[in-house]
Amino acid sequence: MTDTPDTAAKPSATTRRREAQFEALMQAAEARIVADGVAALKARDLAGDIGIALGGLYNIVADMDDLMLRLAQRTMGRLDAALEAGAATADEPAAQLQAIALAYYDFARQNLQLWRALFEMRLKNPDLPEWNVAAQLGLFRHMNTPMSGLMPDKSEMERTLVARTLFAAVHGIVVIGLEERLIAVPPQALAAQIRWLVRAACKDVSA
Amino acid sequence: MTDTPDTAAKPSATTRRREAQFEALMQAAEARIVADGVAALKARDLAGDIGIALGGLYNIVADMDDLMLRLAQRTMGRLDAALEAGAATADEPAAQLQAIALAYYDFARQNLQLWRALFEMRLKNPDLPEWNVAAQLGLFRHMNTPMSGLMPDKSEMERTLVARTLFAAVHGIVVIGLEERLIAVPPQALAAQIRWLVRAACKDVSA
DNA sequence: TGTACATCAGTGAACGCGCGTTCACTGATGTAC
DNA sequence: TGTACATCAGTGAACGCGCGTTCACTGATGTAC
Repeated sequence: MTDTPDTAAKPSATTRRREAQFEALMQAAEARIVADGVAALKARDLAGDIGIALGGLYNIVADMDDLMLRLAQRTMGRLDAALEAGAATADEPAAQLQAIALAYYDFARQNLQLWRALFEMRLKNPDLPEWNVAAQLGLFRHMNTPMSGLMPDKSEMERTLVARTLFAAVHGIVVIGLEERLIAVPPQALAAQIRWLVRAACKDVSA
Repeated sequence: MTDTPDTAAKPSATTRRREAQFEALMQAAEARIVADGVAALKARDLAGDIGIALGGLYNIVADMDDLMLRLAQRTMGRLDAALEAGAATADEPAAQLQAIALAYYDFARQNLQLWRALFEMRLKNPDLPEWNVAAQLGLFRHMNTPMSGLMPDKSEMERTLVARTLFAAVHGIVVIGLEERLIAVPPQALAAQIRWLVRAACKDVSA
């Protein structure tokens, strides 16, 4: 708990080893998810993947919940970066919102299983740690600037509500669009639909 | 396989008994889902609920997959009726689409766990029987008339695509809106958002 | 530099629980004569 | 109406599998003197 000031700068060999193991574990888990989906994540497989005994997993991570939450954190970090990059490609509010929506779609498509894992992971303990909730809510920040540009006269709360609705709508289109079991819509057509819906919503809200 | 023509009209006592058992099973299962969610559906509990031995379940239903698919079928039947009733409350295309969207939202809210079960059930055998797929696709039929009114010059395919997008968007808003773990939006505000989005989309598409 | 000791990462067999499905058996129901 | 027999719904113990987590033990690493 109390920090040891003189050793703070130089991470011990053990600490570095831990970090390397953690990183290896995360990468193995991501590979498993990409290959077979989050439901196929098994403690034994992961231990085997990184070359340690089953029990050793619990020195790296508290339990499977912890593991999945940390994976989610990484994925959200990448998603956040993707949205940020998307937002940077436009200045006009409506165009910016479209760019963010498309960035979301692209991210989901290119990281299909990792993205799905965000919603499909079933935790033993249902209540999320604050750092996870914070990361979720943090993703909305990219919409702040365009929303302010779009609805300058409205209250913060109203803007948040509309932003949420817009995100939820786009999310729905992406979810249904990437669902395998229904008829496939070509990605380009889906992107056009997303662009259309966001444009229509923006047009209406600023009118 | 071959039908016995003379007994077709009068269902035997055994058959009626079977149907009664099936009905009891369905109701017990629905009660369980309403109370604890679809993940809490257990063969033992259900057998106990309807007062039969565990093994007897498999005389009523092929397996748990079968049970869940039949439950889904019932729920979709009710949803279909709700959408139909919703569509009947308006004539103008845009208003009708709004009514359908709101009917969907109301249904989801009032049958929260059963509605969730449609999406959350995990089947052993991932490919759905045709009757289930047909029921899913059948739900879209309510949008046909208003979509034709809204986009009379467009192709059938284009109308289908837009209908899908619209449904997916509304579905997304409902999913996120009814999610417990994020900030709650009052139902009335959510309904207003749905109405707004559908209206905005309709306005744009017919312009 | 060397020795004794403490620490703790790492091991993997075993625990414990959950749960869908099967199957040999029973007893009630219905049919044939 | 009565008897022998076949059928099959219903039973519940047992099977089989999966899988997260624990824990007594080991051996390597690092520290104190």
